[in-house]
Amino acid sequence: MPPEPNHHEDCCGEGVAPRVAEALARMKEKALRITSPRLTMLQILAESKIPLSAEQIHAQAGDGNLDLVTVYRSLGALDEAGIVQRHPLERGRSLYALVSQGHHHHHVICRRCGSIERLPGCDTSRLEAAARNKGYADLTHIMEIYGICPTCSAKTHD
Amino acid sequence: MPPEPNHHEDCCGEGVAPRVAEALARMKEKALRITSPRLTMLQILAESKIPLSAEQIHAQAGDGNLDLVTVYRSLGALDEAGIVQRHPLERGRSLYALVSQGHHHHHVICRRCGSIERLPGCDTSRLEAAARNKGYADLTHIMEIYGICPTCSAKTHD
DNA sequence: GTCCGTGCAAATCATTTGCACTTCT
DNA sequence: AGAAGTGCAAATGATTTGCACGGAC
Repeated sequence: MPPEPNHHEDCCGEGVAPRVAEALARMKEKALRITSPRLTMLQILAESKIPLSAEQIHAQAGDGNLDLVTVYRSLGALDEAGIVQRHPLERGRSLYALVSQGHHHHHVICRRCGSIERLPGCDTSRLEAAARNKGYADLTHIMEIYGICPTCSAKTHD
Repeated sequence: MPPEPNHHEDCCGEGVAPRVAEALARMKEKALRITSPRLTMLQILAESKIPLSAEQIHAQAGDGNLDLVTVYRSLGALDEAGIVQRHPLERGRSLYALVSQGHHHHHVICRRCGSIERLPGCDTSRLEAAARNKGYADLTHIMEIYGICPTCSAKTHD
């Protein structure tokens, strides 16, 4: 069974509406059009609070309301604009999450069940500074911590 | 043109032989069999010093010497054993690198040309500690910094 | 001798692309 | 009007799996 991240534990503690509003504002800045499929996606991403796969977004929109291809294309556009962040994981899958400025953080992902929890803060500034020193510009990063969650540890002993 | 990481700048400063030897020792510990395809792969990984894709390993082995599927399967086994580390990137591709214990570090990857450079050290201890506090065990992490390298910045202005 | 690893062919699966149509702005 | 976004069908491409054979221990 491929791990599917779908737990809804609280992960980030912010309102949904302001997160959507922030994303919309940044879309206008970047001259990205506000369309109904995109509004749906933003709403879903803002509600979820944890990274979601394109499939999950598509599913949560209710089948038939939103083409999977559109999800991918919009996520691509939003990713390029820095409005969502893509988290590539193993087996070619990716998760996507809204980027709330000033609330950057990372997650622990359970290797077995795929559950996700938020971790506070981010320690990459030193590494990013090093990269900048080497002349790299427009820096972003991905970072995921993997482990076995307490629930899974309890179930079976490896 | 899909970015292909293939620059051979020096990235880590260690001998090839000891790195292979270390990997072999750890394979014995884990009861993984030492075979000629695997020796070839270890040699290539140790020489390269920067993460490589399965395709690149296959190509460097010289076609016909090493089946691509074998490369994938061996990388999978070595990854599970913690002997190589898999770095998932965008577009479903992954790079693989030997894990030299005590020499853990990360890389900057150019989004445009795919070139890779080493960055010193790793700052994840605080985040891993936080994860451990939440009850997660057997922690690992992936982390990549992306940017536009100086060469690419010079070429075209976005 | 066993069991793990290999090679070949064929299958998956997430993601991407082509093209004609619709909708923001 | 005109460009950007959408939906559907079909293509891609990295990675995986089934199966019979060969080699490591």
